[in-house]
Amino acid sequence: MRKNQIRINNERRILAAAVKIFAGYGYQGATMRKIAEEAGLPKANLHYYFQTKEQLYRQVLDGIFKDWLAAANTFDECEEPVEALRGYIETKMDLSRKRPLESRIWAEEILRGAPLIQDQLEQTLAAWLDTRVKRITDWINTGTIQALNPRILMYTIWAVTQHFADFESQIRALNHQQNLSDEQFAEAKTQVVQTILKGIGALD
Amino acid sequence: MRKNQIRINNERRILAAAVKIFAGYGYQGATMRKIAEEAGLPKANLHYYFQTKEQLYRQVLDGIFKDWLAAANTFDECEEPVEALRGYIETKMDLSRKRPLESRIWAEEILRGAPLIQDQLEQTLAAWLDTRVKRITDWINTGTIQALNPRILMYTIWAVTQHFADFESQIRALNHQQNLSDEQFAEAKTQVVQTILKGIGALD
DNA sequence: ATTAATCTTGACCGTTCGGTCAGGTTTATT
DNA sequence: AATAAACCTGACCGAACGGTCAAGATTAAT
Repeated sequence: MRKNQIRINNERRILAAAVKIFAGYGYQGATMRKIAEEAGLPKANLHYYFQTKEQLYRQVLDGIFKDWLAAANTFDECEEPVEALRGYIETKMDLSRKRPLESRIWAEEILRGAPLIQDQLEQTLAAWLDTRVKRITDWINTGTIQALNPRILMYTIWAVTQHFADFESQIRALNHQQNLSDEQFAEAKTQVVQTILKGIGALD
Repeated sequence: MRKNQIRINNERRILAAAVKIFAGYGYQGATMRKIAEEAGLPKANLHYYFQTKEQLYRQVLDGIFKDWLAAANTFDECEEPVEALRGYIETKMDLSRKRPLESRIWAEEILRGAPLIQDQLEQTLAAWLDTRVKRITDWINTGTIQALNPRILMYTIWAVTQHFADFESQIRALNHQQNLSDEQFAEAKTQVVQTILKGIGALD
């Protein structure tokens, strides 16, 4: 039972507008009026496709979570820790570069105590993390990397990679009011990979 | 010309309540009514001491910025990179542990594009960062640490240390719905210090 | 061609927001 | 004791919020 093309198009337009507005103003600061203007539709039309603001926001979060998990599979593509972690860190950095809005919506939701996604964190994300923790533990047991707490390693990777999206405005203010150029970002990516891999004894 | 004790007490009460509410709900989500309830004062009384919500918020941000810069001076207390960086990272970690609310208010302000503190970022923080960049550059030139981009190193330190405050609810969801215990946090602190210092070639 | 289903929209509603203010109370000054 | 300054607060205001709805327009199905 495929949806009508009109519905598909309008839902996409509204969701795209919602991402921009939620990222720019936060959940409370975003208004249905602003989203409607961004989408070029009357406000009442938004409520035809998404009954409430919260439902619209939930769908935005769902989309972000799916993208996030899809990208996270990079972690499993390599056997060796150096290449697995390098690939994962680089993928997360690329995601911060190309989709900073989504990262900021996620960050704000966590900042507010994750009122709407606690279940997903405790179920899906926790399970995802557990299997990766096991992989890292194997690497430690075989002496490929030094002993450390795998969870803290993952928090470190998330923190640094997402920082370039979430704190973009701070970085810009400290970079002569200019966003990082492609060259600067590439340098950051390389240095972040090097620092973490070397920091856990996977290089040298 | 010292302020009356009544004013001192009430301003302190209101600011403390404002920190809690702004951290918990964000600038837009926080209401003067909630802050007034938290402070145990009538709403109209808040407007007697702070004319507008924005002025109250600005004073909260000012307080955070001052604490932040004060703690940052740890960086200058040691000549050697290992001890200077270790002290700074540990101080920032302790700040995240003891004052997570302030960290979250700061994070949300940056997330929203730093509309109210852009000047402070571009002036005060940029100047603070420049002098530390020079110190790190000296360390590189004397071969004490390996060649790297000092700014990216500072971003890395900020990202990781503040993550434990800003993403506390995510970490809790991944830690069996329990906040990190003192022991767990101490372990995180040690590992973060080790990873970064080793990652930049200042250890081993 | 007719009917049914879907889509569109301006106008409207109750609620809550930040902020104001007049008038009373308390504290400080002389 | 009297005056001034500072402090307190219930009641109120216009604006903006999320959401509703009836009635019309468009598209799909037969």
